[in-house]
Amino acid sequence: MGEKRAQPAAKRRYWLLKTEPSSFAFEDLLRAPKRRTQWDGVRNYQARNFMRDDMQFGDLALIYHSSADPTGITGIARIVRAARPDATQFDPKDEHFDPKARREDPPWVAVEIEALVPVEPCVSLQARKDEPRLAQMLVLRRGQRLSVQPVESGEWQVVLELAGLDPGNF
DNA sequence: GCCAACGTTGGC
DNA sequence: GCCAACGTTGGC
Repeated sequence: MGEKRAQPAAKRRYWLLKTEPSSFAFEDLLRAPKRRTQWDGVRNYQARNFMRDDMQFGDLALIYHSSADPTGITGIARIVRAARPDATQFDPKDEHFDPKARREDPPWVAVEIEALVPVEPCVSLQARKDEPRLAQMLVLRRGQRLSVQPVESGEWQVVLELAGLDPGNF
């Protein structure tokens, strides 16, 4: 691939982004214009803080399908635009409308992501539970509901291995 | 559909 | 600031 590296691998961070495929699936991202979309509608402060403060252009993300059959990591995406105000917070017709959001100080942000490759078959929840090197992974913890989670680089390597992908390609 | 986990809300 | 009630998430 002749694409420029966004930043040195040492500075790049890894993320996990949850979505319910019934509302938006990785396949939808693959079919989107330029295979990109706004990752909007996040309405949790901790998740917001990760997006706003830590997510950078060039970071990589695992796309995770929750409430799905099967649940699991179904694709790899890249952050192609850092956080900016999430337009849906101002749209009364949008399900994520926030009547308290003020334009002069918007509380919610969105990033733009681009699909890289699908993970097929997906890396299932069970496969990750069976992998001792992922024992600390946030998404596997009981009751963990954060929709935007940081992923350690070691965990990233293991997940890509389980996916049959070469981490060096990213 | 159940229910445990956990974030948010609001009365005090 | 406490905390009970409530709503949402998400695996099962």
